[in-house]
Amino acid sequence: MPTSSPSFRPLYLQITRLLEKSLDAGEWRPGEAMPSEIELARRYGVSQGTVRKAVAALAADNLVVRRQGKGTYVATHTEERTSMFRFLRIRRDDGRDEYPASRLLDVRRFKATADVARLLELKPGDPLVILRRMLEYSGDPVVLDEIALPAALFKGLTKSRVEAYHGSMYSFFETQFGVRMLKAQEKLKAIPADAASARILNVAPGHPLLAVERVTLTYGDRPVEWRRGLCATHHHHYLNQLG
Amino acid sequence: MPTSSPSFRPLYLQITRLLEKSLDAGEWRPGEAMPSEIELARRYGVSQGTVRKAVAALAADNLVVRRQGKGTYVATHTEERTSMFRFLRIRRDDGRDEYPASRLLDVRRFKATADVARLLELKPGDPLVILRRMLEYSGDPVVLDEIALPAALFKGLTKSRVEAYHGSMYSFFETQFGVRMLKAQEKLKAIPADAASARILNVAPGHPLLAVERVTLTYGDRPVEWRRGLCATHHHHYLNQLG
DNA sequence: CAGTGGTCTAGACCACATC
DNA sequence: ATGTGGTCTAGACCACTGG
Repeated sequence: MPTSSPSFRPLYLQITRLLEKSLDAGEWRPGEAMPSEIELARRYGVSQGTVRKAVAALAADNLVVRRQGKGTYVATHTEERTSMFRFLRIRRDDGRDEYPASRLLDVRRFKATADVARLLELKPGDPLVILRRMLEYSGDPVVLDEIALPAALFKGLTKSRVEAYHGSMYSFFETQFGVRMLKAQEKLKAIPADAASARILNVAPGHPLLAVERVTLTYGDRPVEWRRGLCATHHHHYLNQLG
Repeated sequence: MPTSSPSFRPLYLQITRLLEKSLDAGEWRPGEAMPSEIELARRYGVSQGTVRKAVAALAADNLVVRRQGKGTYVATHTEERTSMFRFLRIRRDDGRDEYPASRLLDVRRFKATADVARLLELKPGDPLVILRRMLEYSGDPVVLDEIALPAALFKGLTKSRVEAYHGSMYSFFETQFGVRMLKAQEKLKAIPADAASARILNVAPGHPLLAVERVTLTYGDRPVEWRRGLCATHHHHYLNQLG
């Protein structure tokens, strides 16, 4: 029975929140099946229909994937063939789907500047791990990424460990450090290439680049990654769907 | 009762499709209320719960807005205070919400080139109406838009008629021509400013601009607008939410 | 007050996957 | 055959809006 006001919150959303807490706590790991609807209904003492609405809300947020006949699975970055491009918006102009190769340039440690600290909800000076990497399409350099992570969440992240891993960056974070990237906010600008970036991206200094700044969130909207990509948009573009 | 296979389609989705057809045909106009769930249930001979799922699907696609206690309303671009920024992604860097002023430069007629014709599913040479306009934030020119429309759908569109209208462009299209913009696909690049655009946007020639190319769709995913915006991103950016 | 959409339940049945 | 999620129904009740 739902809590009768004030500030009414339906029962199914209360259960959504409980399930989200369990996901955050790691009660079921990414890729694993959650308990069936009937079992969850017993656990929370509600009808199967109410559990269904609760789980549907999780599925709508991509926290969970439902498979008819099989069960409900915790979403993962590891095997997502369908939504492989959910966090990768750069496409070829000719429309062909190409998944870029990632080449790691370096991994270093820094102290957070004031602005990055604010975006990651850290204190200025808190330790960061900074990765720099290239994304190459058909062997050509297209994106230069700088990725800042709170060192506290990514203990033991080294260059060789990244290079030993085969799969996407977010799959790496998820399996190796238990940090799940759920959503992100991006801000785009057009800026002139500085000398160093120009050299790496093989363009003239001052040439227009697409700058993509991203803050990535995990459960509870906690920010866990700051990223800036510089993209040479000669033969590629940033694709966005407005619903 | 749902059609029993093959290629199974649930009853509520069949009804969603019927409602969508009615919306397309203009059975209820934007801003108007649709019939109540109970009435729709009678009309289609299904339960209220099934109608509810059908309408929920429309609401998820932003075709319709549900208001508890009042009814279900056909979505409109005219009064959307909440989702005013659904099709306008340019924001101020300082985070303040500002709705830009629109200044119309000219309205002209052209014949469609091969590429625009393909994007708008027209034949090359079909007549187009082309609007050019500026978006100004706090009096400063920020975006230079070029908007191409199939002349067949926008008969009688003139400069003075646009200028006489108060409201957004899509509100204008909706109320004056019955063309409803529902979703869009955008491609972004960073390009150097050409001489003419540079002058209008008050930047140096060659300065990086954010180029935003948009194809906008109406019911049935029919393309009805092609648009290219050039954005000076000194104090503004393109904001995107990755779900 | 009556009418709307929103929640919750219980039960029947369907589609799909696996054994 | 069994278990999963997905659909559909019918009915009761709740929250909100407006006259």
